[in-house]
Amino acid sequence: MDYLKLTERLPLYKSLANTLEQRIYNGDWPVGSALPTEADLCKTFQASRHTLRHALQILEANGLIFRRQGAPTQIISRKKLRRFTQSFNSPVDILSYPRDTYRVNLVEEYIELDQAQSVAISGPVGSSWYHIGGIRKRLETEEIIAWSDIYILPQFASLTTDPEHPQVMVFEQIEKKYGARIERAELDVYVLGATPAIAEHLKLKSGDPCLVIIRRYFDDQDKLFEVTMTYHPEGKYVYSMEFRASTEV
Amino acid sequence: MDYLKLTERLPLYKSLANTLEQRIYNGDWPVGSALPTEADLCKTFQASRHTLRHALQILEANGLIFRRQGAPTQIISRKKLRRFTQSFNSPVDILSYPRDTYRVNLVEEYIELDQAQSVAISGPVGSSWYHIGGIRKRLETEEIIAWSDIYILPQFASLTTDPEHPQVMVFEQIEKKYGARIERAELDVYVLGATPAIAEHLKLKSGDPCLVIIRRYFDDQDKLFEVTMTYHPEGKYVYSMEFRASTEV
DNA sequence: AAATATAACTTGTACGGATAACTATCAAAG
DNA sequence: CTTTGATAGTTATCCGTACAAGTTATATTT
Repeated sequence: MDYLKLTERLPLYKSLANTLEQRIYNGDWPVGSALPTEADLCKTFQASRHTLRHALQILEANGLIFRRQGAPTQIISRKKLRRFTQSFNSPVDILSYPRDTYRVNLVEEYIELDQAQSVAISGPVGSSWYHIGGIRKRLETEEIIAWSDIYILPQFASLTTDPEHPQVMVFEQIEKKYGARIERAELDVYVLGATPAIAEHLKLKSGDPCLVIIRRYFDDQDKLFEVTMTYHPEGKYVYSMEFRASTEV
Repeated sequence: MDYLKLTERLPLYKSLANTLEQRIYNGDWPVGSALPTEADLCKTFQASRHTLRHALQILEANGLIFRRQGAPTQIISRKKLRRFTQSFNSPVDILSYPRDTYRVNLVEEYIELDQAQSVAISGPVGSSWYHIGGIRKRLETEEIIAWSDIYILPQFASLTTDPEHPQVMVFEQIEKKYGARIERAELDVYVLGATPAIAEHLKLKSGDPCLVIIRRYFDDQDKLFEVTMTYHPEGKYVYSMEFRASTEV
């Protein structure tokens, strides 16, 4: 026996989530106030606790409510927050470079930040870092793409001895060897004239415009553990990204 | 009486998720193959189906498995994919500008893409767009920050008559008035010399380097509906972003 | 051989109940 | 006044069952 699929009706938990979302949006439960207890909501909407919690989980994922064991559920937003995500393995990365490039280290040294470096790196003046300076080339054509300065905490300095070091991103090595995971990353992009030293390596004239990208990596204690600055000659490089609106959970 | 919290032990569903994750990582179930059925896993791990499914949900959110009603669950990745997210309302936006700026439209016209525009916008040659050209100023200082070209589908042209138009991002207006939501966005950043026309508006010399940002907005049918190109004079603008590793569900 | 119906199997939805863990509140003790 | 302890209320975890809905392989029919 075939049943007609009348409305392609939503599952109860989704329908419930929509209803609750709408009620929150309407302001039936204002932001900052508490949602009724799960038991009350079950009675109100004639749903099992299990189904109700499934709906609440959706609201939580959408950033509408905040749940804490033992405490009433709080309304924290009237509107779904929209997240744009970039997955880590996508062809164009936030954090890394195209895979068909490699790095040649030309400078390795311990430094203490002076005033100017402090601003760029956003670490305190006088703090100690291990500095790796070098150029990045394209694998096949040997074309020079960029000059890069990498600053890492001194305790990570030993990783440059790793034979596969030039092929792998430094933050990946730090994550692998020391277990520090990136929790947050900052990215600044701007145009700057090349310094004489950098101009020489990039075969430019001093002052020629460069696309400068600064990346700052923070661990789960929000401690800055790596900063990279890269200088791309005009026209040699396009920094591309793609974002997707994240689908609901 | 206080009990010592010996192991701060994980809930079963989390512990189960970790175990399964590890097994997948080890290759016990290779990528492309099917996970055992839920019933089997329940027996193997002595857990209720409910708990097991909670664990599977975590694996799914982490991009390790793919589930389809009726069909066996597939292993699609050996490693957790890490997502970096930027929430839509964060102070530094992927998609929009600082709020303390406004736009002054200087050009409004219907155009058909020529070869060069086609490449930049990545729309087909000859396709019709509505073009809004203008400068962006800082609210307080009246400082000119950028030249911007906005290309939108012709059917959206009427929104420029909206009185609050200059203060609001165009894509927000499109979303609000026409219901088209951004599902995907592309971002390209590079350095380019200013064209004579743009140089004049930005009070530069022709050829002076600019930070150029192209944004392409796609709707849920992956149809391109807005493209913006902005030219920032050297040193006037830093494009900043912040990403966070998304917490597991 | 190809198309169709059937059946077996698997995941999705929904219900119910029980206990654990956590929070907030209030009363009693210091 | 501050601290401690007990208690009630709330959410989190975990178990069980049943049926619906989708997929796949098999059997049947054309």
